[in-house]
This record gives sequence, C-alpha cells and structure tokens, in this order.
Amino acid sequence: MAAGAGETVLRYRVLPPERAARELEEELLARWQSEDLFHQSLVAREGAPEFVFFEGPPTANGRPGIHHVFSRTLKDLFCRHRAMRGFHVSRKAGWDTHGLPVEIEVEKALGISGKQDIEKLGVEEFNRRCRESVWKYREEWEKLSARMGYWLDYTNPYVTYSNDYVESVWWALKTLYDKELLYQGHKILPYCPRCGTSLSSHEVAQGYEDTEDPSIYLALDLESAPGSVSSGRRRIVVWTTTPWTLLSNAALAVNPGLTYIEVRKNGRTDWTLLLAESRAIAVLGQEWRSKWEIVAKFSGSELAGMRYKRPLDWVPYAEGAHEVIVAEDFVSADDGSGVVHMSPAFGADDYMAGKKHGLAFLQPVNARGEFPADVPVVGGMGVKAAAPQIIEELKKRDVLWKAGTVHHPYPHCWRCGTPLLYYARSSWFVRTTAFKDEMIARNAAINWSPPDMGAGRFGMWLENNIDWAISRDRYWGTPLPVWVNDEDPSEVEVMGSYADLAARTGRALPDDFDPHKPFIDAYTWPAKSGTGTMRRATEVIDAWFDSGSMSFAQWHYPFENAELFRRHFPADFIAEGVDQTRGWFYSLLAIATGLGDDLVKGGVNPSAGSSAGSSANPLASPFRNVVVNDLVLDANGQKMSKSRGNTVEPMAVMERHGADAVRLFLVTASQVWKPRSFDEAVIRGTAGRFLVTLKNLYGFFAEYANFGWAPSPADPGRDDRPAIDRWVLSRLASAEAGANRLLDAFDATGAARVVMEFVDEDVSKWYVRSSRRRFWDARGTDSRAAFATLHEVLVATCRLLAPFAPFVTDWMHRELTGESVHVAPYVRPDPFAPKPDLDEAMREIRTLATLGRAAREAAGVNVRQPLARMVCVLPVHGPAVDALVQELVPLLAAELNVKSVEFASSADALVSLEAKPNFRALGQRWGKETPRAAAAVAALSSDTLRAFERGEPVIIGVDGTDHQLTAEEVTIHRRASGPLEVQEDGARFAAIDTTVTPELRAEGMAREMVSRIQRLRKDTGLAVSDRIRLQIAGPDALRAIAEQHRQWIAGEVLAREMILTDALSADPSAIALELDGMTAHIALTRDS
RNA sequence: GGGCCAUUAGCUCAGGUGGUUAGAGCGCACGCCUGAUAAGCGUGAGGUCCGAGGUUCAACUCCUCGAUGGCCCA
Repeated sequence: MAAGAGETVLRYRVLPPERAARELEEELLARWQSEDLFHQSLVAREGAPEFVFFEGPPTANGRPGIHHVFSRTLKDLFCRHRAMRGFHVSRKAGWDTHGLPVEIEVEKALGISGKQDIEKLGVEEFNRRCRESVWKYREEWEKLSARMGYWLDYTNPYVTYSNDYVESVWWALKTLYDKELLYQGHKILPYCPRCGTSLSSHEVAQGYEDTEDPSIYLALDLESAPGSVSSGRRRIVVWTTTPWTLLSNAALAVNPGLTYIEVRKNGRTDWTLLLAESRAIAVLGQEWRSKWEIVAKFSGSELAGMRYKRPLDWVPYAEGAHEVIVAEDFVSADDGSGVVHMSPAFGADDYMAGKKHGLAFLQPVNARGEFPADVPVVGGMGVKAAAPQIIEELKKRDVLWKAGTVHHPYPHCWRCGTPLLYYARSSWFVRTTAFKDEMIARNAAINWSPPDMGAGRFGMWLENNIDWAISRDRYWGTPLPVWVNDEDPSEVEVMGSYADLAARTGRALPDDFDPHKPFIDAYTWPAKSGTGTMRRATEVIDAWFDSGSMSFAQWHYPFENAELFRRHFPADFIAEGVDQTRGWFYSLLAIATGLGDDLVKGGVNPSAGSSAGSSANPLASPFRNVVVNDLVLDANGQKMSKSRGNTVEPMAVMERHGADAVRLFLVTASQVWKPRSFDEAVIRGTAGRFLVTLKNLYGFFAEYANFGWAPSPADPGRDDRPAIDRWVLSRLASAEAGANRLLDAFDATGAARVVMEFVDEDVSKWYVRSSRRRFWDARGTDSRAAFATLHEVLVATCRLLAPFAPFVTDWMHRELTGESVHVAPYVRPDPFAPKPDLDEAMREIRTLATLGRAAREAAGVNVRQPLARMVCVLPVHGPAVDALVQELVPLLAAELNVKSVEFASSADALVSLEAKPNFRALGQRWGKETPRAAAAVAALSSDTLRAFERGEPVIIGVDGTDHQLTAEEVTIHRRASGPLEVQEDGARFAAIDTTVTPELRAEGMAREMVSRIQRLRKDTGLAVSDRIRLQIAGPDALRAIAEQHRQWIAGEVLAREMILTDALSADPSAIALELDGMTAHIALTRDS
C-alpha cells in the first residue's frame, strides 16, 4: 500500500520509554542554544520587578563535584520559579580567582614549594601563571552548568582579579580605613609555616583535624620561699602539648580560684609536688590518695608571684619579667595539671597575659616554622619535628614528669594540610568587633533556611566575633592599597581608586596598568611629611574579602553602574553549602555592614542613579533569604573525599541517569539541610522511576490523542465534566497552590514532593487508570472532557516540575502546547478552584475500593469475575459530600466489578455500632479516671449508640459519678455483621456478596475470553485500532456463553466477524484457554 | 573539652501543641490487570520507636542520665 492513505500525522510526538534521558536532554540543550532561550527569557522580562540573586563565585581552579550540582540545583530552581512567576532574574556568573588555592595549584604544577622558590622564579612570572591557571577548569565548570541545566549568564561574568573588580575592593578598603575600621595590629594568629602567611578565623575553622600530639607533664623546680612546708625539693607540675614552645617559656599561670595541693609520696621526705587538686587523678593516677599525702593546700591566688626555674635555657631572656607564676582566669580546671606554661609569642592567652604582666617575649622560631640555627640541639629543625629531642633534653635535665600522647583536633592549613602554629605577627585587620552588634541585628532580618542555621550556628559565630585578619604575606591576590612611609610607619595613606594612585604619583597610569604584585609595588612617592618614601605594604588580602565584595564589585560600583548596583542590592536570595557559613555568608555580611551607609550612597558619585536607589535600605542585610544545603555523602553515608576515592563524577552520573533525575533526587531525598547519601541505585528507584511514570502518562495521552483530539472549543467546560475530571482538576489546583506557596517559602523539598505525590497518587494511580476507556475514542463529549482534562493536568504539571526537572518537562510542554515551559507562568491565570467536598468524597470512594479489593482477595474471587453487589458504610457527611459520593459510585462499581453498590444506614441490620472513646476529650474531664471512663464508653451497646445518634442523652457513670456523654468524647464506628465478606477500616466498611450465580459465572467467562483475545491481539502485533476476524471453538456450553455475550465480546476486541465452531481448522496461531474444566480454542486474523 | 542535631520496618525517611491500631517509598512475599505492557495496580509480612530512669490517667512525643553517629566550636 502506498504511503499516505492510512497514515495519521502525529500531532504529539511519541516518547519511547527506552529512549535514554541523556539523548532527550541533549536534544533540549541544542534547542535552548539555538533559540538562545535563556537570554530570550530574560529579555521577555525586561522591566519586570527584579528578583535579585547573587551567584557565589566558585573558585575557578578546582574541579566541580556532585555537591556543586546540589547547591546549583537549588540556585537554579528558585531562580526558575521566580522567573516563571514574572520576575526578572538576572543571574550573573562570577569567578573567584585569587588566593592561596591558586598559588598552591601553580606551585604544584611548577614542582616548587614555598616562598623562596617563588621569589627565585620571580613574582611576575609566578603571578602570570596564577592568572592563567585560574582558567584551567573554567570550561569544565561551564560545561557542567550547561549540562545540568543551570541557567547562568556567562557572557559577562565578574572576575575577582580584573582591574575593575580590584578597584571596587580598594574603594571598600579605603572606606573602611576612613571609618577607622582597617588597622594594623600585632596579634597571635594561626600561621601556616609552609605558606608563610597568617590565616583568618574562618579559614582556620575549615582545617581542624584529629591529630596525635605529645602530652607532656613537667615538674619544674620552685624557688623555695618563706613559709615553705618542705625543706626538700619542691616542684610544680605543668602540662603542655606543644613542647617546642618551652624554649620561650616566660611564666606559669594558675587559676586564682582553684585549689592547689602540695603532695608528698608515701615514705619520701626529700621532695614534693604542687598541682591542682581537681587534676590529681589525671596526673597521679586513680589511686593517688593511698600513695600520696597532702602536706599543704593553696588557692591559686596564693601561688601568684612565686618563682620557678624554666625547663630549657637555650634562649636568653632580654627584657621583661620571667620565671614567675601569674594568676589568670583562663586556666582550665578540666585538663592538664591546672598549671599552664606561658609563651607570649605563641598563644593568644599567653600573649594577653604577657602584656598584662610585662613578661619577656621570646620568639625563637622563624617564618618557616623552624628554630634558628644558633639555638642549641634543635637549631634548624622544624618546631613540631623537634619534639623528641626536646623531650630527651627534658629527661636529661630531670624536669620531665611523664610524657605521652594525646588525640585532639588541631587546626591545619585548609589548603596544604600543614599544622598551623599560633604565632605573634603583625597583620592588617578589619575591626569587625566594632560593628558586631550591627551584624547581629542585620542577621536577625535574614530568612535562613533552615532557621536555626541563622539563629544558631551563624548567630553564635557572630557573637564570638573577633577582628578579621585580612592581610596575607602572599603574591596572588588583591594588593592591600596601603602605602606606608619607610621612615615613619605612622604615616599611612590608603588608595581608594586608581585615580587616587595616579594623583599621588603625579602621573597617569599606563594603559596596561596591572594592580597586582610585583608591578604595584613599584609605585612610590615622597612622603608628604618631607622625609621618607611612601611604599606599599607588601601584603595582599584574603580572597574571602574579594568574594564578599561581589555585591558591588561585580558592577565596578561605585565607579560606574550605580543604578545597576542599586537595582541588585540587596540579594533576595542566595544559596550555598553549609561550608560557606563562615566563608561567603560571613564575608558578604561583614563587608556590607562595615561599609554601612557608604555602600548605598556610593562614595564618588552619590547623585548617580538616585532615582533607582529607593530599594536599597542601608540597614538591610546583603541577602534577605539564604538556603543552606548540607553535604552529599557517598552511598554508605561516608563523607566524600579524594583520599577515600569515593567521590562521584557529576558529568558521568548525569550521562547515566539524566540531569533531571539527579536534580530531582538531590532535592527530594531529604530536607536539603540534612546530609544525603548519594546512591545511584536509589536515584534509579526514586527520581528515575517517577520520571518514567510521568513519561508514560504523556505517552498514554499522546497515543490516543493522535487518533484525533486537539484542544478545541468543542471540549466541555471544566464545570460540565464528569466528577472524576473535576476531582483531578481540583487536586491539580491544590498541588499548584501548594507547590507555589512552598517555593515562595524556599522549601524545595516540600514543593517537589507535593507535585510528585499528585502525579503518582492522583493522576497515575487513580485518574488515568480508572479513566482509560474514555480515551479510546477521541470524538464523544465524554472523551473530549477526558482529553481536555488530562491535557490540562499534564501541561500544568510540567510547569510545576519545570524548576526541578527542566528537560523532560520542556520536551513534553512543547509537544502539548508548542511553547517552552520555561517561558510559561508557574501558576495558571485561571486555576480551577479546589473542591474540598469532592476531594473528600473521592477519598471515601478510594478507601471503599481498597476495602473492596481486600474483601475480594480474602474471598478468593478475582476482579474479572463480576459480582452482584456490595454494601458500604461511611461516616456521616453533609449532603454535599453524600451527593458527590453517589455521583462517584459507578467508578467504584467498575473498579470492583460489582453490579450494584448500596449504602447501609446505622439502622440497617447489617450494621452494629461500636463506641471508640476519645481519650483527649475524656482526659480533660476525668483525669486519673480516664481509663475507667474510656472503658465505660467502649462498653456502650449498639442500641444505646443508635439512640445517642438520634440525639437521646446517654449517661456514663464511674464510681457513682454520672456524666452525660458528649459528641466529642466518642467516635462511633460501624461494624458489619452478616453473611457478606467484610473488610473495615475504622468507621468505614465494605461488604461484598461473593455469591457467583450461573449468570455471573457466564459473564465472568466471557470476560476471560476477552482478556485472552486481547493478549493474543497484542502478541500478534496488532495496533490498538486494528479490526479483526475472530474464531472461537469449544464445547457447546462454552459456545453458548460466547453466543450469549457475542455482541459485547465482539465490541471489546474490535471483531468485525466472530465465528463460533466446534473445532478450528488447523491454525498455528490459535491458542487454548481453560475455563471451568472446558477448553476453548481461539484464533484471529487482522481484517484489512 | 563545650554546643547543636540525629537515632522509628531489611534500606531511605514521615510522624503540629502528649491521647491508645506508629506511617510512606524501596526491597521482599503473594496476587491483580492486560487498549499505559521493557508499563500499570493491589494485598500482606516486617517495629522493645537507641538504652535506663522520671513526670503524667496517658510518652515515639516532655524531663534527666547514658550509648552510638554526625556537624560546629575551642
């Protein structure tokens, strides 16, 4: 036959179930690109209210991992939702390009390590390589973003190393300086000897690791003093885990409020030990009281002022007090000996105590973390490595009490893993403590998801705020714009712009001006004071300061784009992983708060764009809503790490399962702020399975709609459709409203679950399954209603799911409507109002269906066998619900294959009533007697309850106290009694009459035949619309049944001809069917 | 060492303000349906709600102590 005549033009493309998600997604990616859809969607919203999103810049020199897919899914889905809601959502990409991570990457690539190597190579060359290295992974990141469907504007990203960006950061630093919030100080800072630079508190927070360190108890000789009880040797027990600091010991500290004891070992008179009483067990052992005698007790304050002999005398004291005991509150009674060794150059408490008591300051450690060469025994050694030598020396000198090791978390460099040293250094600080309260106030206005992240973790962090050490003795970073007179360090100038710099030097900057080291260091000028030269402080700044400046620096504000800035500040929404709590979340808030009014006033050009400035509230937090996601763990719940080798390659996973499934899985596996295990088998079984169901629903619709349905005015109006259509539209409206409300509240998991449950439970499990026959013909009114309803459900569902699974929803939406889902509204302009009565009626019908199926199963009668009747009981509803239940009865009858459905009333003989006590209500009245009152209620007879339902008073009595029963105190359940097969669930029951009469059996057999014929049609490869010729052979009784139901059978199986014979001619395709011990033979051919 | 959060079916997770039958999905077993078929659907088994005390008429739920795991802080 020539092509053409019988061909149907496919209106809706089919979606073969075996088609790989990857292929479908690639089709869409190509389409989006050729349509430039993302940018077109932005253009379409030009002028609409802005929903401001800040992209936290990924560091451009690391490879993206699966956890990035997680936070990017969240960013993308909320942006997509707001865009579908009508907002303009610009999504400017950004790159974090400075800092230690980049330097370390380059060091590795060059095979060098440490500052000397870098200086040897030359800073110019080194920074040139840093600048290049940053882009090594750029393509990978962009590919990942594209592949996962993350819409982000990469055409004009902000880049933290660009001249414009650096200039904005300079402006911020200068503004802080002018407000006296930027200062140089000398403090104990965590210091990485490998990287040669100090770290800020939030960097340290990222690097705690369990470490085994020496745990050393020293017994140091006290100088005998007047009032001494012992004439022999007196020693004080001191604990430390950093033996390398003993070289610089200047004092011992005790807690003034603690009790210290002097003890003598039984049988010894020549020496005693001093230590805190509460630490005796730890130092002397569990049984110490039987072995030691307490000879004296002191309070800590009494010990203050006593002198001792330091353990190691390799470093001479210069000036300052030394070898003296001081009393300080910070000394803990919970560990060590209650006596702490003080080394003011190497500990924050020590430093503070050193200042207070004028202690000697010894710092015999160089910037590489080694003892200087001229120190005896350990000269030239790394401080940590020298522990064994130091311990050996302490033994020799007879001051070691005991030496062991301790497991404790110790900070390491978050980038290179080197243990940090606490080390006195000069550094530049942002005085964040000056505006701590304001940060706390602004934080209170931020909507955190989850809430306790803001009030708890982040709030506590703010409470304990310390000044932000922002300078780094490194090379690749925003240079500190501070110039200092080389002859008088108190003369300082801070540059707030390149124009400032040009003005100072008196010369225009060159066209190829580069603000980075080493070029910037060449800019010097004679000091205004007349003597000396202004030279730049050599440091660069913390890269977190860069990223925290993105809200203005991404626009080169305040030098230009004032209006753009004001339109995009503050952010309505940001989302990152929990690890950013002390990173980007903090730096954004700290910088915006520190700049305060100056940020929105915009320094240099305050008049520009003033008309657009109304939305920028100077007291606002830089972000209004923040969604924090937790870690992605491996399939066994273990943290992913390169060293464990259990990381997941995101691209490969998306190729296998599709980006839709991965995104959906990440969002729905559990609340996003809880850690989730990433198990591919689970993805397949949950998100993947759901998407298969969704595609099948579309496939079902498309297959039948292609026989001739398309939306048209001939479709009945929504209110004129059958109850099941109105019901599913009502459910859809609820899902739509619920999902939208939850997304507005930044609950992605909840929103996705609402829609998925609607699709699975309501559409697939119930609506389509029970409406299938209505789709077999595309012409009748009822069919039109069904098609129109399912079409609307699918279209709206695609929209509801589009933020989560942007690929398959777009594919389907385009087929269904001809338009991309991503430019469609999230909520329909004319939603069908939810119908609570209808929902309730359908819930009852579905419950009865469940009970009816159970009854059939219990009776062993399969559903294909028609039965005469079922009797149901439901709790009392209003007339509206009752009427709707009646309207839905045919559905129930069809589902359970029964001829009639009756509802029994309470008075019916089939029903007896039972009372279930309501403990909550009874408890209020009866208190202790509740169980007995409940028993009395439960004992009420069926007749009494009937009377109660009629409104007659019922009295229950407990211990002579009578009480008139109220409606709240009891729930009345109906129980079936009688000959039927009964299943019940609380107040509902379904009773099925399982009697199979000969007529019913004949009908059942006819259905068996139809079923078998249908299977044969399918096996023969017929299309659902093909007509057939049918032959049925068998004993007389069977033929009689077939004859009796001839018309029905022929109609069901689309037989134009149906021949009944006693034996088939030899037909190889014939099949046999056993029915009640008889055998039927069936054969069919296509009727062309 | 301090703070926070978890611990519920074999697995992954739900379970306002305490209320007497502790739920779902997956897996398992059995079955249904056969015009969504490499699909769809049902029923069932399976729990000392981490442990021990306490408050209460009543505790998965509240309190105390402890165990295990995780996160954060120092």
